[in-house]
Formats: sequence, structure tokens, C-alpha cells
Amino acid sequence: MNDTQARPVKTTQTSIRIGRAIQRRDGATLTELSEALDLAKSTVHNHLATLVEEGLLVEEGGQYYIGLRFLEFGEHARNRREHYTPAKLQVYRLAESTNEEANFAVAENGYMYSLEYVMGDANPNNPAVGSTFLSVGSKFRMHNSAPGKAVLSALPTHRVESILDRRGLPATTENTITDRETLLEELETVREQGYATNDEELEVGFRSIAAPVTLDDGTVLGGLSIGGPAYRFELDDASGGRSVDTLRKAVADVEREIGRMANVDDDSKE
Amino acid sequence: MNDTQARPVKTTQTSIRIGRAIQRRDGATLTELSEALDLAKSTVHNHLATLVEEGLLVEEGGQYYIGLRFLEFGEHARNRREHYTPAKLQVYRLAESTNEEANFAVAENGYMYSLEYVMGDANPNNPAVGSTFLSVGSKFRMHNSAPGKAVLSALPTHRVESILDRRGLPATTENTITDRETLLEELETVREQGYATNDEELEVGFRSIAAPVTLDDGTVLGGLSIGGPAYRFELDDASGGRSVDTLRKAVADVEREIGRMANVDDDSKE
DNA sequence: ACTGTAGTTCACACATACCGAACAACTATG
DNA sequence: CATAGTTGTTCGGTATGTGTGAACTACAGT
Repeated sequence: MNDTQARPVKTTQTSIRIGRAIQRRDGATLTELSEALDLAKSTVHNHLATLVEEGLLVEEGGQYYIGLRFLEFGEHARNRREHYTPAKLQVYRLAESTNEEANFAVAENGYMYSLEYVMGDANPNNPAVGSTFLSVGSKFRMHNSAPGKAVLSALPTHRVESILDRRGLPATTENTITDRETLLEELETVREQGYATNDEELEVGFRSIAAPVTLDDGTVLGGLSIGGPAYRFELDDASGGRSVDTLRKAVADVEREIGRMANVDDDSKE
Repeated sequence: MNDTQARPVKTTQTSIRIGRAIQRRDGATLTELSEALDLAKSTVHNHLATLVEEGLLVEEGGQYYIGLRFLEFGEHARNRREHYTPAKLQVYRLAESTNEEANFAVAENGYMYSLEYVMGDANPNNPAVGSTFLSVGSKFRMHNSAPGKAVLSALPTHRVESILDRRGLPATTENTITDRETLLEELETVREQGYATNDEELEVGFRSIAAPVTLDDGTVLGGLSIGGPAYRFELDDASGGRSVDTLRKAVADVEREIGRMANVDDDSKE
């Protein structure tokens, strides 16, 4: 509850700051980092050496890059729960059947992270064709995305409040809901209709719908979504109805599959 | 060249040690970590709090887990070079056409990391069906894997020596090559025949073949491989010949595609 | 050769990471 | 319900190791 800011380990924070800076710049040189972060070159030097030794960074021609060791850890996190598996598989089916973008994302630390993302009609030879810059591992906010709002709608209000306190409601487009009351009201609507929408609130030209995937004990696993360019992806019932039905079926599928897994587990215990 | 171990930042190392321990245990509690790493509880406490704040770890019911922030960084590393894309796509095609496991891995820090891995004949509903415990983000060694040997074969000898110095040649099965001279001789063979083999050297019951993907300037991008259970995946020319041809074509495809990308780049520059 | 830029090494001083003990919050147990 | 045994959190003191800046090396460009 209370972020008591216990006693942050500043040295570790510095290392992380360096990593973040490298990621933001898609590779950086020592002096570049030293200047950007206002640290002595020798300091940055030691951090870099340590992180390279650990495989978290790579040095290539004077430039430092994010290392694949992060991927090792990241995939570990991505596969942490077996329940993720049916949801990730469903993303492929959704993308194929709707020919639009499908996404499964989970909430962590007040943000959403995409665990699986597939572009339905995209030319696989040119991944840049997708309408958003989303991909597996992408972090996005909860208040301005369909999966985010879907997950929020399934959380108790005090948890929602706490997330909004921590992360705020910054606007990314004109449509972004930046008022807390308005958002809470919309979450009520989401609960009623069973799915959340994103009408160009995250990115101009991109719309999507999402529904929460919940477990038997009532907790939320994440949000399943489909979306596409605004010119063809409608949110109203008229043409959007089909998508909503597809999404509903998909969520039901996933939840049924998860239930099946639980039963198998129970059986094996006996 | 010289791993002068400049002046390692011990605090950062401690944080990383904690992360590794958590990963190894698939989640751990504070006291567990404190005992395992021989650190004061308060120390671990501060590190954990810092890492959670940064999103690198998550706390859930007293257990600490690897956070999805790692995935964000990891995917960044995975997509760092555009040249990876055609290789990753080829993995899907290889898996489909051979009905065996296909893999594209690159070398970093003296290890191989899988950037794409697909099980050809696996039931997608049960990923555990694969014969190895490999997956995207998996780290494995260079001396006892086909992609590793393929990449080594394309490196100058002094780089090979340096990698072997750093990482050694530990045995994982009876077949693992643990003698440096033997390995160097085998690399010579690899260069001659154009592909490397792994005859249950990494894991009992698993065989594979791999070839290096090289760029125009002669540098190695990574290794493309196909493999399967030993009872059906043969390495000799008789039945393995087909696989070798398929692999060769696949590598040629990827290299051609990369060349095409380079030309497009040149064009756009003009 | 020379100037400038980038990275590495080193000794010192101050900040701080680590510890330990005491405290708080929960569970289990009689 | 009290008690004992967990596990996690707080806090002050101290030894440690981080961060610094200056001096040094290595290169690239002119």
C-alpha cells in the first residue's frame, strides 16, 4: 500500500539509469552516457564493465547496447504462469480469424505489458506495416488502452485508485481520458457491457476493444484485445458487433482452457 | 581482449545475484534469498524494494518474481538488428517444411542466445512436447551446440580461443567435446562441409545441424539450425542429406534477403 | 608530428551499502 | 487467547566501496 521508499539502493538505480539511457538511444557511447546522466566517466566506465561482464549489456565498436541476457530473464517472466499459454495461443487465432491486430497483455507495476501480439493482415516480411508501434514486451498505460481498461474494470476500486495515483492519467492523444471521475464511470460501463474500448485514446488512428480474462477465484489474468486502424475498425454495435462477439468467444475459450488445466492439476494431485 | 575486471561495481553485482537467484528458483522469498546469498535480511530488503520500484521484479504474496520490465529490455535486444528479421522468419518456414525444431541463435558474451525457436511437429497446445527445454531467450554454450559450433567456425581462431578461455568446455553429456584441440579440428571440418552437427552433445536424445549466417562483410550474424529427437533425426548423408540441403537453402535465402535489405538502404541514401 | 577526442587507470574522501539488533505483523500452536 | 515461532520492516553506526577528478593511454583526423 504505502510506497515507503524504504532505502533505495542508489548504486543499483544508477546502473538501471544507464541501462534505460542506452535503451532510449538504441545504443550509446561512454562519454555520451556520462554527459547525459551527469556522472563521471570513470563511474560510467565501471558500471558498464560490470553490466557487460554480466551479459546485460554488449559493447560493439565503442557503442553499448542492451544485452540478450535481458531476453533470458524476460522470457522467464513471460512464461511465469502456465495460464498465459492458452491466452497467447488465442491471440494467434484471433488475429487470423479477424484479420486485425490481436494482443494479450497483463498488468504489472501499474503498467500493461504485451505478452503476445500478432498483426492479422500484416505482411510478415514487413512488420512495420502494423498500425501501432506495439509488440511483445511493449509497455503501455492502463488508462488509455483497451486491455488496460479491461483489466482495471475487473479490479476493486481501491486498487484502481492506487494505480491511478502512482501512474497518473497523462494524455497521449486528444481522446485520452485524463479525468479520474470520467474514467471510473467508463469502467462501470465496461463492467456492464463486458468489454472495454479504445477510440484513438492511445494513438491517433488506432481503435481497439478488449475484455478481461479472469480466473476461477475472480482474479484478473490480463486483457485480450483486437484492434485496427480507425478507418476500418468500428466500435459501435453495427459493424463492431461481430468483433465483440469474436472477442467474447475468445475469452470464453481461454477461460475454459484454463479451467481444464486446473482440473488436470487436481487430478494429478489425487 | 583483456578482461581487466576493471573495478566491478559490487552493489550492482549483488542486485544481479539476487535476480539470478530468483530466476533459478522461479520466485523466492526475502529470507530465502538472504540465506541463499548470505546477505543480511535488511540488505536484501533494500535491493528488492529498489528492483520492484523499477519494475524489474514483482512481489506477489510474499514471493518475488522476475518482472516484465526485463521483457521490455529483452525484446529491444532481440530486435536490435534489422538483419535478425529475415532469419527469424526463416525459422518458421524451416520448422514447417521439415517438421522438426528450427532455431536461430546469435552469439553474445561467449554464449548463444536463441532469438527464434519453433517446434515443427509439436502440438501447439502442449509446448512441453519439444525434445529440448530450449525456447526463445534460452542461453546455451557454443562448444556443445550446433548453432554455437557453426558460429565458431566462422570466427577467426583467436576469437574462438578467447571464447573458450572465458567459458570453458564443460560436458553436459558423454558426447560433449571437452578437448580444445578436438573442437578446433571439428571446426575445420565444419568450415569444409559448411555445416555443424550436434550429436547428443548438449542433451541426450537430441541431435541437430546448423549453418552460420554471414553478412557481406564476412562477419557472422548467427546460426540457423534444425534438429530433433535422436531416434529420427539422422546426421549422416544418407537420410540427413535432405536436412542439410534444406538448411543450406534456408541460409542462402536469409543471406539473399539481407543483401536485398542492404540495397534498399543504399537506394534510399541516394 | 600534432591536436583533439574517447576510453582507461588510480588514489583519495565522502557517501552509503551492509550489518545487526530491535520492532512490527502474522501464523501456528497449545 | 496467550505464546512461541515465523517473516518482513525500520534504524543508527561503521567499514566499505562508490564516485570523483586528474593524469595517462590509445586513436583518428588534419
